[in-house]
Amino acid sequence: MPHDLAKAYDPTAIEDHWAEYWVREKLFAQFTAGSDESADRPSFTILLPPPNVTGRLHMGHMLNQTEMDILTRWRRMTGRRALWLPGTDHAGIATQMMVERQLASEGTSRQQLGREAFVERVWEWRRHYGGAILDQMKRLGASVDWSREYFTMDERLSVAVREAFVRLYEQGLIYRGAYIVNWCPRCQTAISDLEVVHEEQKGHLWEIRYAVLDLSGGDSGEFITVATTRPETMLGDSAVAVHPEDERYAHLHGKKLRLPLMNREIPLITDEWVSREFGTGAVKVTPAHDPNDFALGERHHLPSINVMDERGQINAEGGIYKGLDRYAARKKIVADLEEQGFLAGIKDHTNNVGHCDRCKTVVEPRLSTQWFIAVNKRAAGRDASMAEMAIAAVKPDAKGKKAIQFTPEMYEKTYLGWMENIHDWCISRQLWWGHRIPAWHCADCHKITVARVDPTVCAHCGSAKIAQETDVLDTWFSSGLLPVSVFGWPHITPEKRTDFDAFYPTSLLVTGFDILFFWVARMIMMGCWFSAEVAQRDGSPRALAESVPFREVYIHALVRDANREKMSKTKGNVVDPIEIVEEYGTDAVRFTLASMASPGTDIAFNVARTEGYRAFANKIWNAARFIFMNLDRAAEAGITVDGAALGGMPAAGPDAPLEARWIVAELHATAAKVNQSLANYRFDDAANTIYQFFWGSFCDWYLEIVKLRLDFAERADKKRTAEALTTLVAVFEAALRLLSPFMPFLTEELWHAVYDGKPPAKSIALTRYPQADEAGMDAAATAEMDLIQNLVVEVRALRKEIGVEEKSRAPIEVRVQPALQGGIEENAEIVERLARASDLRFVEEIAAGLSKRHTPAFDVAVVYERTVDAAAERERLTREMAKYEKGLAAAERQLGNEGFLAKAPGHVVAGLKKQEAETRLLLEKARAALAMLES
RNA sequence: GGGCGGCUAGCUCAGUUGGUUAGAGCGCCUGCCUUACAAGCAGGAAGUCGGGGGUUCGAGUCCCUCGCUGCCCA
Repeated sequence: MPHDLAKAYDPTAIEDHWAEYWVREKLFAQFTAGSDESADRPSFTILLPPPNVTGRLHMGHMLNQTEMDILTRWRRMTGRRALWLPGTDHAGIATQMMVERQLASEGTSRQQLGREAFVERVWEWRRHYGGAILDQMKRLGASVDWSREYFTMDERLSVAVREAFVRLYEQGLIYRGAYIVNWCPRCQTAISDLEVVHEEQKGHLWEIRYAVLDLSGGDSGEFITVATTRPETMLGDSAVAVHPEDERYAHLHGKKLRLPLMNREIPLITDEWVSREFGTGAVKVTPAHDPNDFALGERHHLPSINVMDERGQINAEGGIYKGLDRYAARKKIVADLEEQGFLAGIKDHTNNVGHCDRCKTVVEPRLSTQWFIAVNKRAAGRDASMAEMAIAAVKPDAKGKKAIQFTPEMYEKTYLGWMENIHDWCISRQLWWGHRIPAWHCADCHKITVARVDPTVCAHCGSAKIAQETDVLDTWFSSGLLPVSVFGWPHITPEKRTDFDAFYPTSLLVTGFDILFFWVARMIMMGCWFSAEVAQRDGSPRALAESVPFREVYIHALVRDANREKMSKTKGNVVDPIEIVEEYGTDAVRFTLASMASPGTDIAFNVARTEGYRAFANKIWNAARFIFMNLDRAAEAGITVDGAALGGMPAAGPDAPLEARWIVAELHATAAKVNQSLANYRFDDAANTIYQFFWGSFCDWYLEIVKLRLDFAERADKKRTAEALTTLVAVFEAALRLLSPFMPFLTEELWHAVYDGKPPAKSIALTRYPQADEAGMDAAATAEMDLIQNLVVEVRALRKEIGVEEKSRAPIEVRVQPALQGGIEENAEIVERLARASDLRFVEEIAAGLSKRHTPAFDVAVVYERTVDAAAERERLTREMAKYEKGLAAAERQLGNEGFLAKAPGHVVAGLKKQEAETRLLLEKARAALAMLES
């Protein structure tokens, strides 16, 4: 028998092996070609939010993946056709930066290499390093379908990106124009609002005096003072604005001003947008360098004067400041203003400064020509815009049903708030790495040709002098399409639609709240938009409920360090999951994350917890050793366990011993609770319930009791022994399945060992998840066992209190309600073994002089030459009495309340009465015991 | 400035639609190498549920208010 487990649990000895096995055996692949009966089973589809190809696995990923894996394994075991799709995101800016840094260390640059060579270089980088996270996932045992791994720049996904772009362009939803965008002068590209991180910074508010001109254009001698945090942008001012009702400036309406340093004449305009309270109530207007000013400029038809180039240096429009970096220019301009008497003051000011999420450079709002998606526009033939669809998908419909359900629900509000205020989406990036925009500019007619196939001539004038747009698409454009593109969109034809029909909409998206607006929002917009154009299998149009990219969104919290601090490289408190995994095992880390993952609460990751769950794994390991040891002994005695008894939900007949009926009932109750908890994303409840069952019930009680039944002696009743052994193994096997989604490695190892090398499936992951049934519940066994447990616990406490040595046995006297005596009598040997009682006597009255314990059901005493600590005993009794008195007073107060008796439900009143009576009795007994002690 | 969370045992967190005297893990204290497990076993101590007010027969749970704290958006 190969039941030779090592003495202690060692995760390193088993995990690599199974991780490799799962991948090699393709256990989690879902093939659709020439599909079998399984195609009709309901599916559970989940898309991995694609990690950044430059990334390494961090705790956030591990939490995210642990949750997805638990759910996927669980759904798979409940019979769903489970598909978890892995992949990576090409991450335009991050990846380009990575390779640029590499080039810099080699003394070259992307400009020197040229676009084509650079892109080839990035591909090379990706081939070398791009699989890091997915390799780590393999090691962690994620039950994904590796045969379907995607990369957002793959050929087939690039086809989808191009089709989506062309279609949106044809629908009039993509346009090109000059607007203010967030510009990173280091990355030299536009970035999205979401890629800008705001940080409070101490800065200044400079007050600058602009000369007011008289009607003839000469100085009137009067000045108007404006306040600004970015004085260098004054070079591009095209007006000064005040509030129309601001009396301080009423007399200046219609006047012209002279811009200092530049000596340009600019108008004073009035606009209600101006805040009278901020600064001096007069603001400079720089349409090319501020989004609010840009809007103001549009309203008042002001020129937009761009004074900076893409590197953040002053350009030719900036006169003598040309060539200066923005901060050097700021310094010089302030100095010049002061020297020329235009500086009215400098005040300290704290403002929120936007930084590039990638490189931390201060972002410059900059006017530039970009491509946008009109997310609020309704295309011809559509009754809703992209944003409107994305809102409708989340809001309850007329019947109160939501096409997409958020958990925790509060994120629905956050999402809707954002989506309802969404601006057009800037999709162009001035990068080389990414999907190049399929638009060609004509040098002759200056029109744009957008096409599915690379054109050779201009579609408008036929000129051959066309050149492709140099910008690439925002990475989110392609990842937003993933839910449709991974299943074959746009090529959904009657012959090629199996995947799409089987797996779209996906069931769930699991992600962190920090990317609610990145993935969740964009996938919803694009998923809804494009899938709506794909008819259902039966040819009927696709309603919104079937257009959404996923039916549910589960948002998890942040993993923080043990002190609740956010993990960050600069703080140096980053916990590397792989290091922890190597020390404690994947299963223990997974269990830690799961047991702390209660929705909406951040996880303070503490290795002390992980240590505890490694102990849990060790506990199960040793329980297995115990079981295998007995199986071996049984085999020697000619007793075997029928394999047919395993694999389902264990049952125990009415004649089975108490502990068997009880543990089976506990297993059923546990299964019910765990299934329920998982359905509600209560990973913490599910994990804690299993922990409690395995350790608290199975090991602490059942295993100890079952030792009584495992008698392999010649004279023993072999049938009884075989039955006990069968229940033991069956319950253990089922419990392993229950635990499997949480601790896949440990359970896989032990499950194979249970079947002794002849398992009924290739993996425990392919077996059925335990489900509770009515027959399994046994209230009588539960109540009886509860009584036995209470009795044992009271005796143990008493023994300790009166100083009985651990090893020695002592008789006990029990006074019990007649109705309960039979239950204890039948199970006397359990009590004797667990409470180390040499003899269990039922008495009318406990002998005088013995220390007693009282419960509502029984009184118990240990017969022993007590070495009692009278003072300690007095203290304990006094404390106990105080507790009873307090409880009694509360109960009496309530029961004396007319309102309570009249209005509270009957069972509450009855319960309280019963409790009151019990407490009164216990109080009297404690009082008597104290009196005895004093005498 | 607008919005959303959190505050329960030393620590980290549970606590379902209000219902009997509030739970878990870790940590702590005491005693045990009891032949699966010292990564273990047994026993034990520990909370005026952030403050105040209100609704109710009854509030950790609902409402108001204040305080502290975290996050998102501008």
